[in-house]
Amino acid sequence: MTERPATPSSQDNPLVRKLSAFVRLSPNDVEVVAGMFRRRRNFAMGVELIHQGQVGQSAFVLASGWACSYKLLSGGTRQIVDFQVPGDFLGLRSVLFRTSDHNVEAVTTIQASEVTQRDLLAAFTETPRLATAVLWAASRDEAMVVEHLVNLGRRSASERMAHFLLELGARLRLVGMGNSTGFACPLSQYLLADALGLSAVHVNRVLRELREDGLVTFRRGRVEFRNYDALVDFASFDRAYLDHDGPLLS
Amino acid sequence: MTERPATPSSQDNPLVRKLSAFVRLSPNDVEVVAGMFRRRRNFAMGVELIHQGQVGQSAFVLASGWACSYKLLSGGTRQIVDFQVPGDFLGLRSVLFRTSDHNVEAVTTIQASEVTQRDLLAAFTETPRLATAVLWAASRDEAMVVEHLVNLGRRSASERMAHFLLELGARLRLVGMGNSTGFACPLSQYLLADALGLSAVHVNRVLRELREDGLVTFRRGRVEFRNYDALVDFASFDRAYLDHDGPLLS
DNA sequence: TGAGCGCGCTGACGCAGATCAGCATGTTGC
DNA sequence: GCAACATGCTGATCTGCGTCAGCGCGCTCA
Repeated sequence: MTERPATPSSQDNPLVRKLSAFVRLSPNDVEVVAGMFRRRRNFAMGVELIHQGQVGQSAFVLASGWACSYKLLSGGTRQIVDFQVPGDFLGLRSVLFRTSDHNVEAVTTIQASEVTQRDLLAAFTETPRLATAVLWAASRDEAMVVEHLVNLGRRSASERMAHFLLELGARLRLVGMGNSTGFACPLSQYLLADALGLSAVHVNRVLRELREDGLVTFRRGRVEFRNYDALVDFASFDRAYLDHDGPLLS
Repeated sequence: MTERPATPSSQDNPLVRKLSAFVRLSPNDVEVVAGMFRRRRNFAMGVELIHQGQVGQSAFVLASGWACSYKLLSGGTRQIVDFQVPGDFLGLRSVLFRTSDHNVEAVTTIQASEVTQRDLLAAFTETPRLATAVLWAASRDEAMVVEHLVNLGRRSASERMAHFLLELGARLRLVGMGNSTGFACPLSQYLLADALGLSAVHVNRVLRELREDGLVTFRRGRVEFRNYDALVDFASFDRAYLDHDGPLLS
């Protein structure tokens, strides 16, 4: 079990690591990325970093803790689009669009580095490879949103939950925060409900079902995979999902 | 009613127009984009342009006709992620990832220009602003997928349908293929069902309901908005959605 | 001219998951 | 030491949408 936090060193930094998976970054590129990542700020649990409808928002790069992005609907309900873990961008679209189309909220206390629109666009013109790398990262995020869409559209509540927990596990493993036996998970059943398009009551029932079937348990902030293979099978989870072996652009 | 098709001229070309909404393209940039757009190919209705799981796929830029991107699930069902109309990319992610994570199929007979991975990455290094522009276009696509996610997660079947038809209308208006009274729509009720996470039977019932309530009709390949304002209200559709007034990066 | 088929359309019935209502625990603050 | 509250958990009931089964229309092709 290697659950180590992100470090500010430029060699081993979750964002650099993620981008390097796609483009081979020059030392200069790495320096620019690391620069964006250096100036950390702390945010308390529950703080809103990005506001739907607001103009001229910055983006952030998450250094530690969990966040979630969501959209509010008239009627007070919300749909959580995705959770973000260290190394992920927060609110990238709110920089590229004039006004933000979603909210981002800190789920735990978090550390994040602000990236202003100026910084980002300047970095793109100075180090063009970076734009390609960020395009890749954004496409990876989109691939996850698409997978969530399939989840909501075509899977039953328990398959949905199973798939979601497997996906989170896979993402956390990539940043060294979990392994195939499980991971620490600060999400409440209410958050799960908002993400999976279910009621909190039903989330509870589904978790019980998965537990009683010996597939996964989720208790006291920890997800434990009891029978990983059976769970993968049950959720029809693609093991290759999020795997990208080696840089495409070198 | 101005429903004109895309023309191959570089000044008035749906892709150039779309990208220009975000970055001010130099004449050289326009030339590169137009070059990607020149070599057209025809595809028959139902042809699969991109295959899930296949490696080294090209992308395409759609010049005329409609396409759809979808994911297949074990069990034979599918979830349509989005429909594409002229000016949209087909399978951009399948170029950025080594292996494609989705399918793209021609809904009507279509014209599309192939863009290979080499072409695209070369264009990015030669004309860096293009990478930023494409990042923006990809983010716009992601914003639509997010909206579809909200649709599936939190809206009832009839709100979902209403929102979907309004979104299609807005997109088509941007490329000059419809207006606020309606648009030509080649989608079958089966396609709608696969996109909206409903059964075809229920799609039919929902369309009847919307028709009887005097909101929209969808008959013989044509969507007619009967009461646009009421429909927008019913679907809680954001009128600013997909509006981006003027380039952000000049 | 009629078989075959894709697509739109409808009624009867069943079920997954929402809603409502309530209890149990642990944590925070006075 | 006990409110006040957030969160987990559970049973009873209701309902939106799926499933099944079937009809009608307009094609295309022999």
